[in-house]
Amino acid sequence: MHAEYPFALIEEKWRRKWAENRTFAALEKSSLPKFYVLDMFPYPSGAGLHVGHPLGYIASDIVARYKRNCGFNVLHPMGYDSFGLPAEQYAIQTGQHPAITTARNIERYRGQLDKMGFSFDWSREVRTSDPAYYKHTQYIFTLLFHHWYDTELQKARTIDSLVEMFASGGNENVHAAHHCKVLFDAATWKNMSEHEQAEILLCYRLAYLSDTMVNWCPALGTVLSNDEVKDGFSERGGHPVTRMRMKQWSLRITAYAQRLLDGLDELRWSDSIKEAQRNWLGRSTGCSVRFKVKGKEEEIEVFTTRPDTIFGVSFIVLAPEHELVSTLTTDECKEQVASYVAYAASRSERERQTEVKKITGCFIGAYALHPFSGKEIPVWIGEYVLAGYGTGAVMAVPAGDQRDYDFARHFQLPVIPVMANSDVSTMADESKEGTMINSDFLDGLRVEEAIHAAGERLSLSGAGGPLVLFRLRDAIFGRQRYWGEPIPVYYRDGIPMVIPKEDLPLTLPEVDAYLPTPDGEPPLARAKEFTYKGYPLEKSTMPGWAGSSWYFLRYMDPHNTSAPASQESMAYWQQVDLYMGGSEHATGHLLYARFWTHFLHDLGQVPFKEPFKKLVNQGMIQGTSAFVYVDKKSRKLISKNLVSNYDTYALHVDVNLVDNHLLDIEKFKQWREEFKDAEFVLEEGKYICGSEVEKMSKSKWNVVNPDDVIARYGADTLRMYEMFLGPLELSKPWNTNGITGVHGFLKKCWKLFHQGESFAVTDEEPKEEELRSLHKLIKKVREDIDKFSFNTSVSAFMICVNELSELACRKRGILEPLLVCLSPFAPHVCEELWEKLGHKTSIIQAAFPEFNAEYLVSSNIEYPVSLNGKTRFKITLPASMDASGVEQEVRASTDLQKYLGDKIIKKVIVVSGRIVNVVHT
RNA sequence: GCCCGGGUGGUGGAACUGGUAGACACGCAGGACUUAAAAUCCUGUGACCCUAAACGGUCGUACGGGUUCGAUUCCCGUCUCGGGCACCA
Repeated sequence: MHAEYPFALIEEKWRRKWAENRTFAALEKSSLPKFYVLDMFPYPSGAGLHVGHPLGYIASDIVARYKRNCGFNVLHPMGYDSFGLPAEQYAIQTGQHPAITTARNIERYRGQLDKMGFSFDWSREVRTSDPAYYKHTQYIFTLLFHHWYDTELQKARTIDSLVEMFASGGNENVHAAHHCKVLFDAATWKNMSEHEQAEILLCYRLAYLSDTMVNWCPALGTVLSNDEVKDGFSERGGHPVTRMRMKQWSLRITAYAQRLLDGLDELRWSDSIKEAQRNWLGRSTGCSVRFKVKGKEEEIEVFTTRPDTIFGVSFIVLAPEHELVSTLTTDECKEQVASYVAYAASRSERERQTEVKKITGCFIGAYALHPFSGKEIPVWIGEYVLAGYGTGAVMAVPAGDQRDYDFARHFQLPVIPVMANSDVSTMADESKEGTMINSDFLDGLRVEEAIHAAGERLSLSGAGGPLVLFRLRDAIFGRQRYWGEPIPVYYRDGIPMVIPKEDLPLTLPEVDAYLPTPDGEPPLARAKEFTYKGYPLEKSTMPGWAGSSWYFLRYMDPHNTSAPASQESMAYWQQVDLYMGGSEHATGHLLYARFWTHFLHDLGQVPFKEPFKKLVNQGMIQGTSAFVYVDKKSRKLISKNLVSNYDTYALHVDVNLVDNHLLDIEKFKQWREEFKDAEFVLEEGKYICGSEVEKMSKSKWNVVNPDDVIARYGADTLRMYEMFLGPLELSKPWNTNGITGVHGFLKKCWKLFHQGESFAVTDEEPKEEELRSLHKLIKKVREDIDKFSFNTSVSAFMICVNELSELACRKRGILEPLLVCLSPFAPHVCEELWEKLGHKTSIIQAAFPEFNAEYLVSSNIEYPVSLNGKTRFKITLPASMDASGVEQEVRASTDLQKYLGDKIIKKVIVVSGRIVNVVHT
């Protein structure tokens, strides 16, 4: 009769204790050093959590618990990103208010999270859809509206300061991030109507309303920002997206492009995420060049990264949407230009992307004049030039750019070589090596020099000059949806005004349906009385990323009613020390959150610029789908290894009916009515299923619910197993096969202390090798936590417990630090002892001075050994082990002996069976 | 096309700054306990050769080269998988 490891009882008991004692509440005021561990908060979907979701939460929880034990005041909160599309679409279908659906889903999530024993401080929970929360989201929007970006001071400033500058000197000498097309002086400014002034100011505000090309998704009935569109389809739902011109709210994130780029250097994020952000920001240095147009007032401005090739320009291409197209087109070309522009406009984003090789274009009849030679250059339009980047116009140098080259060859335009020794008979030479030819004052210069010289000359002549450009676009901020934060704007005589702080939040109105109105207005237009002081309110809501752009601040002071968070709380908690989440947010959430933080920092509202000091991306857990094979003729189910004898098709089967490829036939028959009387062809009396790794999803029947795993093995087993599965940052398939190994280990631990009915610990002094084994473990786990390499930690635990005798494990002296290290995974395995010691005390600190963790493991002497002046052995030689393994290892290292020549090996030092040092004459 | 990151037993995966490759776990095989099963415990387990067995040997970290006394690790080239960007001038 063995007592079994009663994980359900243990876990239930400790969950209750933690809740009652508020064990994991972060201290409001503390002299302890702080540590802020944050998980990306989830969107509470109706499907609940599957076994892949908690992977990151488990890892961050290990760090949180470890840091707490090391004497830090740890902030480890959780909340919900609760505005979003699925709840709204459910509302459209059922008429149920999204708030109700959301609340229900959150409850389900909470139940699942609680079972897993996370050490979250739930008193700080946030929900982005809570008016008490989105009041501040709206407030931050109004701040953006009230500020502009000074490119000289590299800082956001109030609109009032801008108005003053306009009133005293117009806008000519104002250095600002803006899209204002007109120049005016002080007098003109003062003579403008209020309406005109408001229009101008909108071009400077960091939150602005403008007529822009947007990504329109007809199926969702809303616009989307660039990061919400993947390959011409909406990221959520996968609906086609088209480009169209629309009046929309945008945020001027481009003003912060350089700072967002520079800020990356100080962040401890993975290279791939940093690289993705750099890519997205897309900085490129070059020159702007203004071409005069023959017989016209207008000038065409282009951007180029290769001003050195300016004498190779043989034509100019404008984007079909370019605003000068209509004014520059000559009468003879009008017809064909009009039809080409119409053609270009009809092309969907998708078509343009898939047919990038297709060369189209049209001559508009105008000629530009070369800024240096005065030569006439034909002006074309072509869809390969994008309206949204740079000035929407390029100077085409076929010899130096493949796209220009293809265009030139297609329309039989000249190719002018500008580099010595480069062959441009079949393709462009894009290399930057060589010297310039056919280039007047640039002749003979190397590319680097020529770029510099051309830039200088352009500046001198007033025809352009060096310029830095970013690929990043401003972020479209309005969504034509119901379930989001209302944009706190009202219109007075058509002038947009923001609602003052004291009147926020602007709460979501009740509507009769969650669909757009029949005349295409957003759902909020259905609200009966949606006005502010009698003025009409903005009908769009904010995008999903609004609420998540500042939630990490809210956790610091979640109940503050007057500000997002108090200055004191932010001064104490500072940046997030560890941020855990998926890499899919690389160019969305992670960029927007950085942008908002930089902005709030400019206003003095946040004491730091970068919100997330260290970022770790956990991998995805995929599903392992199971299949049964149905014989097409007999409808019998054929076991996997026999299918070659039959003509079968594969059918997804619920993975919960399968254990180690073995189908539970009885459960399978009950699974669906159609299989009630199914017949099987078995191998050795068993039905073996096939398997395949796929995304975890309901339709593939491969979803594993953590609740089921916990019911069967306990939360500790689930947590430890998820960590054991492989490196945290890698994607890997969920596979229940190995879980018994981890479960067995925990069972074994439990049994070490529970002999029958009694609980056993001894106070004997531990032996030296027991301590050594233990300290090896402590060192390993500490290093692993630094590296987020939890899978090897689990192995280390298993080894340690195997190395220790049963008695040794039960010695108190050994147990304490072991428990501390074990605590991240299974703090309650040895519950009585744990209870006795008190889980709130910092045992790791108490334990380490006494045992001196480093003492046995690394109080070694280091011998740097240099052989032949080249190869260097850096050796750690434990004083206590110097003589071990001398004889047998000399033979094993014959290569080394050969190398040493006539030198005589005096000793070979072996540590854990490995040659670490050679002592020779 | 460009930029990151990977390819190690039947499987998931270990291996510190170049120093016994395959830790740990799963699976599999054999054994113990049991009327039996489950649970638990023990032993073996990269491939191949030699052997009655042991000892021993050869080959092995995607592929081909290189540096080194010594390479999973460093360098060059190729193949391949995953991720990001993509007519960005």
